[in-house]
Amino acid sequence: MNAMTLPWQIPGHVEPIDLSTKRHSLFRGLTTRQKAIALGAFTQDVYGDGDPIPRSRASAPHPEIALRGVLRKEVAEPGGASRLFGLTFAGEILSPAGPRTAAVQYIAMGETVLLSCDADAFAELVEEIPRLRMNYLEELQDRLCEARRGQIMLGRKTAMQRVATLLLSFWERQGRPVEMDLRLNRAELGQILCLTLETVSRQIKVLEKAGTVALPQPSRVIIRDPQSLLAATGEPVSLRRAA
Amino acid sequence: MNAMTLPWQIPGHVEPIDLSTKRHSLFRGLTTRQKAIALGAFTQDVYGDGDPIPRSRASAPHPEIALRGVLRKEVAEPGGASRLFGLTFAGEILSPAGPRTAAVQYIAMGETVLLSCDADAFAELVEEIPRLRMNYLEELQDRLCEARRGQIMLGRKTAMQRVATLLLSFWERQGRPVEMDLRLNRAELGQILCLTLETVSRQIKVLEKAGTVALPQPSRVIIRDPQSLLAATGEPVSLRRAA
DNA sequence: CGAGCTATTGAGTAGTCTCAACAATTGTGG
DNA sequence: CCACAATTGTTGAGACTACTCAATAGCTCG
Repeated sequence: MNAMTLPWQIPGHVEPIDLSTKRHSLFRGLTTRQKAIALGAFTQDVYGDGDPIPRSRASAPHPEIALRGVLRKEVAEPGGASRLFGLTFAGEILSPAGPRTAAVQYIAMGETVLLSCDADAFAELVEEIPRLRMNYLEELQDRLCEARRGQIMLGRKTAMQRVATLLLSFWERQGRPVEMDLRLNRAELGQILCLTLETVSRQIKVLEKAGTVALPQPSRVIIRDPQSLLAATGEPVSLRRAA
Repeated sequence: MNAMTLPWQIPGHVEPIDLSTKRHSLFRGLTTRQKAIALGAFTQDVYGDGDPIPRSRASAPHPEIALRGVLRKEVAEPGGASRLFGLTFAGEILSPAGPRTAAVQYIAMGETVLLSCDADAFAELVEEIPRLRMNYLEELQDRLCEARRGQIMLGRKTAMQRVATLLLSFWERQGRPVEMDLRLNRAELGQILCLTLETVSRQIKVLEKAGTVALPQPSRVIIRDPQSLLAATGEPVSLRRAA
């Protein structure tokens, strides 16, 4: 459905995975030795475009981290259809699978690498490294906060504010690239934002006409004026310096 | 701000706490002995109307369960004001406190009893009873699902559907009382639903005129036709039999 | 009783959706 | 290479929903 015409990452150019892994917030505060032990329990899996991520529903929650690529976060609708409700970018942790979250499914977009640890191994791991459990629980809290922010966004924001918030969020989470590939069409953006595709199109065009963003192609965005985009989100906080 | 004119529970009439505690889903699957050990680590605290629940932000997440009464779930707004975004009823677990969720605060409405366990004691407890950790993690997942449902509700539902969903949710979570006290005025309902108080008022009146609910007083609701209310929520699922 | 709060109701408005037409882009086959 | 179909994006007009502003009703408390 979403065959990429422009690859997200240039084939052959592979990020140094170890570096990004060791720096993941799940492993913060751990000694080098603890990190080595922890990473030993994790495995890397590669998925192709459109592959659903298999998730064990019976066992206890366990961490899964997107190392490279992008994942579609979809929820099963009552009608049987699935609805996109977010993306997971590289470096982000997946929401825990389990009996209660069975309706949520992750699907790889392009080549995607996942770092994961099965539930039993993780249980043993946290016995040895309590800090790891605390970090994991905090990651779960982050997911909760994220969901809550999303709630406020959909409930209280106008169409323009929602679109600006999404663009800024994608841009920040991808490391503020000069040119950003949305990887989604207007209808899919609309699903995430709970707007029609026409409204999404109109709002993006308004931002383009204002000079806030440039659109080399419909789904490729250059953030020309981050401050102005931030203002359009309706949030009073200031933009942090790039890390 | 919300002094109650009608008490939520008749003073003097106290629910048998042990029963409700032992049946809480956090303790499901535990042997009687394990339950006894677990409950030994928990303490009960009583709060009065308007009391904020003190929550340690530094330590790891730990369980807190509302045993009796109702809690306001509020989030600090950028402007300094706090916004109501939900209620926690008896039998429900509080979202974990922590550095990331510091903005969320719980405030007792009327006399409220909380069952809680400090982080260190809980860490020891789960060493002994692994099942307890799994249950706790699943409870956190439930909070996540709840937040996600809320997201869909605010994004995709009409004013009528939101009001119907809230009324049904409150009714179910309170054990389907014949007459239900909302404990909130129209403005507060509007905060939760991201609607104006006028819109909330209009939708409730529509439900009253349709005979779906009766309103002995503005904030006291009798669900006359649950099926009809369910239909008004816009959700296709059928009403489960009362437990 | 009147003050103060909450709820209801009405009228007009702004913002988003629906429906529709059309443009731009991509892919396919000759 | 072009013609054509299919998909995706843009733009416009009218309808509808919820908001804003305003007036009034109902209740509680001193």
